[in-house]
Amino acid sequence: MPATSTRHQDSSHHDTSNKLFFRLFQAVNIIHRTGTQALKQFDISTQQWSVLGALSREGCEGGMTVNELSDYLLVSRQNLTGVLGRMERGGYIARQVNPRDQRSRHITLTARGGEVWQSIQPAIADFYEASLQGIDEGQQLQTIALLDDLIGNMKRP
Amino acid sequence: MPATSTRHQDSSHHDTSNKLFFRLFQAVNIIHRTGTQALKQFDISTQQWSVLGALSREGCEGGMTVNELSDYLLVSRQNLTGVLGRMERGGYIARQVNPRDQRSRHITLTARGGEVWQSIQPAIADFYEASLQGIDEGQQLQTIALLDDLIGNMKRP
DNA sequence: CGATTTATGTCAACACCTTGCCATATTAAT
DNA sequence: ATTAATATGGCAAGGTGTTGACATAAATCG
Repeated sequence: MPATSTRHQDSSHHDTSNKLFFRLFQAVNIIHRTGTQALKQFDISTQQWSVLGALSREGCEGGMTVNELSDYLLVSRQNLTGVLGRMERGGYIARQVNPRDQRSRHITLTARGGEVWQSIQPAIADFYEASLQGIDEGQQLQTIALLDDLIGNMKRP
Repeated sequence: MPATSTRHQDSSHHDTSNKLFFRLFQAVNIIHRTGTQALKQFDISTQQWSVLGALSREGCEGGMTVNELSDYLLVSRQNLTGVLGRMERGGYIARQVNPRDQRSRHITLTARGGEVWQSIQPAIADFYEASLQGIDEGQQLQTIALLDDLIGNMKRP
């Protein structure tokens, strides 16, 4: 029976965790930059791409509320107010008041929004291929599993 | 010999890549929020934490230039102008003009900055432990390897 | 039914991040 | 040595993210 405490990780494990979070930090900075460049010709940002993707999913034809988008994308409602405003101005989405509940708004993809989503797919595929070359699907699945666990841990109170 | 093209990934692999980037997107949003809360009592942000960490490394006692920080953190010089200005106002770092090159500034940790870095360590350890519970070190190392490759792919022109 | 509580979305203020542009300083070229 | 090219850091504008405060609408409670 080891005498080491189970309360705290040992220091080498702490270094690993530290490196993991730092790599996540670096990766997101460079993904944001590179992804925005890849989408620049379509006049949308990576965040707007994520909203288009959310609204283009099966079963979302009827639209989503701001709260649902907030839960799905893990950003605040207040942040979505700005993003959705810009996307509305760009003609990608529409905001419709729910007749059953005057508070909530249904966010739906416009025809133009759907067309843009389709037209960016080749650029997205090229982006994935370029950034993930040399990384096999198994590694990607393991990282997805880790991120799922990480997100689950952070979501609980 | 398979007849499939090697130019493009198959569609199931595309789904995996898509999920990977979306999980990264979600994870960073929630890490930013949760991490900022964990550091709120010390009046620093996750970004300022990353700058403190960079300047606290072995061999950085003499300080780093803005360009070196930019290369290390993978954010733009212009972004650092703002972050470093706030950290200077807070007394965490100092900007000193390099006498050998009047253009460049040496960014160094102040005594207060070093103390803050030490004092946040327990909160950081708790944060790591809470967010990574149930995730073993091997998984973390695999994710670090993937992120290293991803960053390498994106850094090349 | 009226009063309180909860839910939804927005506005405001601030930090962070990018790109484009610029002033200054150093280096390279002629 | 003067001119041109390059390097360094900062300023400005705009999108993205957070929290706090708020108006309105719906649900709950007395």
